[in-house]
Amino acid sequence: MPAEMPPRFTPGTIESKWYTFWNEHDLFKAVRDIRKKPFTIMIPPPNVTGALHMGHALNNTIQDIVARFKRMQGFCTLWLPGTDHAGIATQAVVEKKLMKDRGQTRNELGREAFLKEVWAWKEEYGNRILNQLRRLGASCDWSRTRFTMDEGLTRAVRESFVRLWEKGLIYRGTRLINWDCKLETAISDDEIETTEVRGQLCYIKYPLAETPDKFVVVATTRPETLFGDTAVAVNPADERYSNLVGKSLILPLVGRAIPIIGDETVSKDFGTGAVKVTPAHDFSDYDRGQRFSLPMINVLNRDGTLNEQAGKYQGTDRIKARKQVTEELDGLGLLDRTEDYTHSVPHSDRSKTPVEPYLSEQWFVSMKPLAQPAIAAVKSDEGGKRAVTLIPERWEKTYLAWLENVRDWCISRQLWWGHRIPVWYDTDGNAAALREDPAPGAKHPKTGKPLIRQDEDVLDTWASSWLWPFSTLGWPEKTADLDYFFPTNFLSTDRGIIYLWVARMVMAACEFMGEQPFNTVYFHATVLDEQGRRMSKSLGNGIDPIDMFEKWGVDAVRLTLPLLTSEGQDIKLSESKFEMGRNFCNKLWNASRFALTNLGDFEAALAKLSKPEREALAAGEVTELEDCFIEGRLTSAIVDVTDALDRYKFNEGGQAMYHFVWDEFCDWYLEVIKPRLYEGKGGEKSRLAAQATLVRVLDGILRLLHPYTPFITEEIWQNLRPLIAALHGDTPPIALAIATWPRAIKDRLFPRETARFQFMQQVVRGLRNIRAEHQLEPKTAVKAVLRAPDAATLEMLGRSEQETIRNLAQLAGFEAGVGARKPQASATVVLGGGSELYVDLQGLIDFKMELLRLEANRAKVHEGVSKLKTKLENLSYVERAPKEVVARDRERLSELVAELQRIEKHIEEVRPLAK
RNA sequence: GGGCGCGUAGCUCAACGGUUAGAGCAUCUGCUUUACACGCAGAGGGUUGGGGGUUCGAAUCCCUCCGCGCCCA
Repeated sequence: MPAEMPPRFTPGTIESKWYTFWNEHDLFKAVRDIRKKPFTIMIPPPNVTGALHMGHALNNTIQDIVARFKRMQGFCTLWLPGTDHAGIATQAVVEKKLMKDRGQTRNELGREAFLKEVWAWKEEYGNRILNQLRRLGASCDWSRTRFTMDEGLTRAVRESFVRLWEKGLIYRGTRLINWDCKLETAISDDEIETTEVRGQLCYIKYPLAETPDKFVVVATTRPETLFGDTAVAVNPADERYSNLVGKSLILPLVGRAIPIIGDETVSKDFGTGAVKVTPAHDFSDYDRGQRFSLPMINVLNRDGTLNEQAGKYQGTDRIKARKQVTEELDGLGLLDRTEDYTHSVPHSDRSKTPVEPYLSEQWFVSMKPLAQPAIAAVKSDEGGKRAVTLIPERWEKTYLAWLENVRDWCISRQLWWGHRIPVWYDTDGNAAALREDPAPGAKHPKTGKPLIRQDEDVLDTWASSWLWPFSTLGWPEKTADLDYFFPTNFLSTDRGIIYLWVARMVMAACEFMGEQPFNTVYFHATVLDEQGRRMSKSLGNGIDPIDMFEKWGVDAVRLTLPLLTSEGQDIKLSESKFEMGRNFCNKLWNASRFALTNLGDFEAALAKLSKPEREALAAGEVTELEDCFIEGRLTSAIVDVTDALDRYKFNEGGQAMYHFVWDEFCDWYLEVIKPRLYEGKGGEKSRLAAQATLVRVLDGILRLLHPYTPFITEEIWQNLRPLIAALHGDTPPIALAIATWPRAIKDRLFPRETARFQFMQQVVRGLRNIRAEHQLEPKTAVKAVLRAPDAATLEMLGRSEQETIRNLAQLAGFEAGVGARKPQASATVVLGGGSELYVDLQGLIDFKMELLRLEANRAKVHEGVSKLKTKLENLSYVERAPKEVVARDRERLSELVAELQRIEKHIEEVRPLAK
């Protein structure tokens, strides 16, 4: 085995090897089992056009950690993967390709043929991100992969639409919506990116109707929308204008009279304090228009050119018209001035063009009735229980605030790629929503008139993804999967889609399933660049996870990311951070290499044992101190990691393992047992006990780490597997991925042995400190003496431990005794509990250094003493603080005082030597 | 304008009312010790953004100021 293990861990080949193995054995397939509890995670479906970025890498690592943890704990674990059809994005990609390859537009191709092209594209390229997730090690049940345009999910969308229609929650209306002028469709909030743009603030003079030589000056960044102005608003409390409220202005270039209205929401500080009101082209003006019953005048065509309302500008693109209008106003003397002005402009993510608030006829869902149950679901009942728990909790506020002020949802999109709205119109234009496509000649169910055409539009992609937690399980059919796996348990997602997706899923589940879609929602950290900026394509500051996989190994990336996250805080990531994970993997690799190298004869040795002897070893019967210690620490690690993962504290679990493996298992246990393995110290039995402990503890480590670093742990575990089998006399599972999660057994904490071991560590560290501070070369032979205050303390160190101390501190001799004699010229360490350590350094060192060392020590202890004294002299502290706390401090103080006295004594003894 | 979060070692972050505030990286000093230099051993480094308050006790709770970020309008 060791021959196959190079001294450096090389992740490349083992990753695909084990991923293939797990899948070939269907280990991630969730097979319903009524004897098991289900645990379900629905992947947040990435866009089918998408590629894995760091946010995905973190999010899916988290989900995989949970999935693997729960699977090992014996839950029937389903992690269901899939993608969404990303209406706009996908259509845009395919349109672009069509233009490039064949110079055709989708209109030239026609709807049906175009959709064929999109499907072909999806078949060819749509699996990229799912394959990248496989690379990450995602333990998804790929046999259940879903796509929002699948037949089943399409049926779900249709059913949900018709149900809402039947309840009267779907309506068509003319409203202000976000419009992409290039793609000519309504778009959702998440498809909008606000970017800072350098523009101009135009100050335009609007003449007063009564006295046209007087003006009100309004400031605007969009002068071209002036044709749609139906008022000018001022703050009624603004003395500059209050006397003008109610009067009329003449709209420049148009000549129409518009009123001056007083509205408290107008900011006195912006521009001149007077603002033009264009209800059909601005969201706040729209609201203002509603409140003041102003007419709405749409001045734009679908493609972003001005319409007939703009007179001679009809047909001119709005951006061009902006300049021309400004110039014309200037010519007329109606342009007061312009200022350079940087402001945020919403841009379409897809077309990169400015988004226009646009008045158009769209389909909407009434959200208020759906919001109520979704609000109730996250609020706790009297018992403090809640149907849906958000982690971190503070997002509840955001979630609730949105739902409490929810606006109706524009669900129609003027696209081809997506779920076509299942509404048909009769000859009079009456609409009907239908579960099934009408047969030729079918009649409108209410009017009885023939249905002649289907609505042209498709639904917003979110109208399918809000059903994801149950449509993926077969809804609206009453499937066994749905019955068993729903409601789901855990959702990990980006907080950026808390409204768009999370809240809507809760609404949908409450409406259609009658219960919440998931119990826990975990909002993962946002991955930022080194400078704390969002990673984005346009900035080019992204770190490609695939590159990182190649450079550091998947396990290193998977371990590092959760280690960097603390709950709810964002991560500033740089490439070099992965070094931590890489180094840890290498450490684990080498510890295992060491173990396996020294276990070559283990099976043969076991074979010679009687059954009870072997069983005792397998059960973890330990006698030597270090074996007890490491078993006890393992037990603690089991408790800590399990607890951390139960609470979704991924960094705590990772941290606990990092510390246990590196600082306890490698730095101490492995070092301490070397003589037992190499030199046969303690004899054959002791060697075998060390080997058995090694197997047991390494096995435990691999299990506990598996959710974080599945590949390296599987690789090592497979090497260890025959030894585990031999030790336990049974057949372990075929893979670590389905091995059982370790259980902590209380009486295997070994607190007394652990304390003894820690005492020994204290001694070794003290001796090493002396060596290092006096820069003694390793080959310099020194002798050390431990003076114990009493027999009980002395007994903490057995003969074997004394030998270990000799070894680890590289001593030529070590003796310990109650009241042992201090050598004449020695360096000293005063330990807690009354013990003292002496290293005979006659002629070896400069005792001035030792004096300084002791004095530094004294200063430290002295500081502790005075702090504690002050504290304990404070009467109210002694009276009011809990007794245990005070008692602990008292004890600590007397301890420190004793220590201080002893250090002082040693200082006096060293002083004559320090010349 | 409203809401939320952050400010702790040179850097990135822990610690969430109770020992002398901890890690990783970086720094310094040793070390070819037969698992690992992606390593081993040791060390230095902090007025916890400023000010005020509550408390026996504050990095932690409250107020305020300064700086930074995100979300909503």
